[in-house]
Amino acid sequence: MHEGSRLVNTTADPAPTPIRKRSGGRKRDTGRDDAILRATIEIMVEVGFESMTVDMIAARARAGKGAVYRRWSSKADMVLDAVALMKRDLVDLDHLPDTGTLRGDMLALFAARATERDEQFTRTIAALAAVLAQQPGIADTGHAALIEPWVEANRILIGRAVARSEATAGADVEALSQVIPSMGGYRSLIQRQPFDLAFLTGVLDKVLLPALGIPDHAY
Amino acid sequence: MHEGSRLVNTTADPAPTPIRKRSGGRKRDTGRDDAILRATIEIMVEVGFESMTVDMIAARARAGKGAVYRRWSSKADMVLDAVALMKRDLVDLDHLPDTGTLRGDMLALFAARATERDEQFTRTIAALAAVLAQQPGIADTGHAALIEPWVEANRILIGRAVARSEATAGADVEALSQVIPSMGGYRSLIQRQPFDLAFLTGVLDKVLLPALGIPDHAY
Amino acid sequence: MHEGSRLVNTTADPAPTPIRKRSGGRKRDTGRDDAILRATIEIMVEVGFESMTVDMIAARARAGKGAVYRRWSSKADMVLDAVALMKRDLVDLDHLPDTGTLRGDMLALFAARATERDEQFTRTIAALAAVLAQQPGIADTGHAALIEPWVEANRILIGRAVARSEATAGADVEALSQVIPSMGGYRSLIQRQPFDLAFLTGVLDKVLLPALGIPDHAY
Amino acid sequence: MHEGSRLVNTTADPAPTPIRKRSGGRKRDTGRDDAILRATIEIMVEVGFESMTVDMIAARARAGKGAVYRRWSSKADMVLDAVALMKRDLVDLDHLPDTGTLRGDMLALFAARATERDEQFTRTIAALAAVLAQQPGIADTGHAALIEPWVEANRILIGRAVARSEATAGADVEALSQVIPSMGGYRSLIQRQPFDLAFLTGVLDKVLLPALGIPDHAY
DNA sequence: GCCTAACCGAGACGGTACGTCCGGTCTTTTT
DNA sequence: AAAAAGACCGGACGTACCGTCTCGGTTAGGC
Repeated sequence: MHEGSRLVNTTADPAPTPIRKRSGGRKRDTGRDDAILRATIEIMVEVGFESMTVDMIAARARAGKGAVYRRWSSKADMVLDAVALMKRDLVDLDHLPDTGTLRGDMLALFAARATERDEQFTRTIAALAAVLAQQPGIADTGHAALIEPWVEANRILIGRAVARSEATAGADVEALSQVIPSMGGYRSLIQRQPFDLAFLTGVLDKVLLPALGIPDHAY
Repeated sequence: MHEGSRLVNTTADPAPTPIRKRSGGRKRDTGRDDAILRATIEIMVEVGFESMTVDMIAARARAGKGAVYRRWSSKADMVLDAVALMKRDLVDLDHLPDTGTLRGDMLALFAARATERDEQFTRTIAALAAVLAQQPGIADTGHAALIEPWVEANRILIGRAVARSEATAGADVEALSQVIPSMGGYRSLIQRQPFDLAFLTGVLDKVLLPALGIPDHAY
Repeated sequence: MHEGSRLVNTTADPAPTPIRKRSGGRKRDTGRDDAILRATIEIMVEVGFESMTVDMIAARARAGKGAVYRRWSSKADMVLDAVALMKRDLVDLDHLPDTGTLRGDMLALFAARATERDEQFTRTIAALAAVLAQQPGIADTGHAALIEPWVEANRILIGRAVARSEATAGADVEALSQVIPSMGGYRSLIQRQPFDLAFLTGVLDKVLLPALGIPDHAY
Repeated sequence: MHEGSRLVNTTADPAPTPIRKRSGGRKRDTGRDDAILRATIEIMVEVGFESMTVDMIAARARAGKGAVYRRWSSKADMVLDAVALMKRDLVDLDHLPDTGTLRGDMLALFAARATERDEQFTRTIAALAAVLAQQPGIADTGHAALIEPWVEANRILIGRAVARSEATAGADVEALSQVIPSMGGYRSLIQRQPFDLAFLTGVLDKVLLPALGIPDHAY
């Protein structure tokens, strides 16, 4: 991995000392990081991962390829950070909804995600899948960047439901937290249909809540 | 799509009179189709979709590039048919297990899939994901080829369980049939962990069977 | 060399026994030979040797590639015979002009060559040069086919001039016979200017006749 | 024609301000031009124009195909410049021989051309002929590059002979300057025999000098 | 009149070169 | 020293074409 993948390296280099070789010289323009990543997202959404070229990104960001590769060591690397940049407003773990029922919480979590971004989200997931398919070694990174926060939110919400005895005591919180992301990925990537409210309701009422032993007369 | 993608075009050209250019000329050697697709699978499993080159495929199949591109218009196109060729022995819808319980059926279905093919299966799914990511237009094709038969098998087995009153009457057979493939995809592609018996058992006992209202003392 | 190159193989296989394997079988359609060679000339004149493909020839001649390659073993081979077919009406050694003076003979020889064919002739020479450049081994053949008859005509005409004491006794008939073809090739191929009457007159009056010791007051 | 064919474009763009895109960017490495052309010559001499591939050239020059095609748009284009590079030491117009007689000058000019390069020269002419045959539009370029300097040398030497009254006053210097190159081309390309001293002497004594009215007792 | 081998047009085949494109690196000039 | 610009190597892509082979069908002899 390259030094630049800061956004997703949540575990690495807490020491901020980047081994400055000398001291003099022009400072790296941090504004370029953002410009490049945003160009990456835009183009990836427009043409997809495979058709996107590094030259396109550099041109869109009005950057040279040198500036790009000084920050990320490969196209895949850039996409990972771009994806991480995107997800930051998808789920806010510090302000999860708390409506009193798991069903209410889940619907509120969904509503918080801006609807107009769905198309973008789907294409981003597809790009991420492409990266994962060709760079298995960075799977953890991609996973951490995009999907894990969502799973973590589910983990918390389901955990609460178990804690307040809304759900069965012996529920496998870990496995069940993955149900909605998994089925959402299947719907988006394989079936190519929208991850909308109707779909979410179906999964909730027919799969997740029953599996948690929450009877349907409860809602 | 190219004319050659016959394996997955289950819906297309039932009309047997396809313009009839002349009639003359050497016939397409259908043996080459197979040789090329098998070479594609072999190499894709060995080196992955991205590192696989069309020249490798042609060389392995002892074919010229002309013969390859006469059949499929791109690498992605070839992989789709290769995947379709592969799946044919993954699930045999005409000989589904029938053990008397849904849990038994599901485990038997899993066992029927040769264990040594798991790695191949995972890599193939990853290749398929890469293709889908770059060719959204052909998603249906890929879906039909690889995942749908598996979902269909689940649909049948779960339907039987409902029919014999093993499962809740109001179960959403459609949604529930997708649970195992979806979570399997999540585990293989995102988590990069094996889809093994332990995982399957977990999903069955903690998600699918509870969601169907089948109590755990039943097994 | 292939069996089919009959037109130019003036020296080869006097034995007519072509090793008939059996005896039966359909006779080769000699009309196809001609159609193919004429198509070859047409296309070569239209697009040049390099841009001409064997498929073009076959299509133009309404022939299959099999029929083509049954007769000639390569594109170069075909061009040689096509060229030979062409030259047959360029110079008729049995009916050379005889005007009484070498100058008159030469001009008459030129006039006998249809003017409208000059462009074709030039392109043919260019094609022949291309063949020679890539197939040095067949140089003799090409030489014999196209240029040698012309040189031979000059040899006869100059020989007569020497015999009737119009020209110097010690003249090198061989070398001088090559002067006009050589300089014509230079003009056509290198200078890309027409081999026309003005040019011929210049070469005759300024090079060939002076070299033969024929004074200019003689014409 | 491509921008890169500088060696032979003696007439083009004397204006040194060719639009000036920006100024930035890495400079063309002129060393690569030379390396590629030299590789072209080497390989062309070794295997001939037709058998030479662009990949061979790139590999020999340790260049990428991008660098090659950035400079020349086709194989034919490259050969033209390679030929132009070659000819520069064939004839040195600034140091022509001056022996007092045309015959002596011509023999000295021949001797100045290193004998060991003859084979190379012949193959180069053949390659050039192949290029000309397929790219008539660039004939002038090829002509200027390789043949014209030789004709020019003859023009000067014959001009001197006329000036000092060695040759007939009314001699057509232009036409006669082409005699030796023309007949040399005929001998090399059509007859496939060596352009050696014996041949040159023959042409000189039997064609050129007689045509100039220089009697044979003069040498 | 029938058999059969060789022909025919059409076009697929293996192989190979072409010219284009792009990833990741390096160089030049400017800031 | 970092910036934009863009040339560099390497190598895959998809196209085109050569010379061979196969297909179904036709056309002569020889019987």
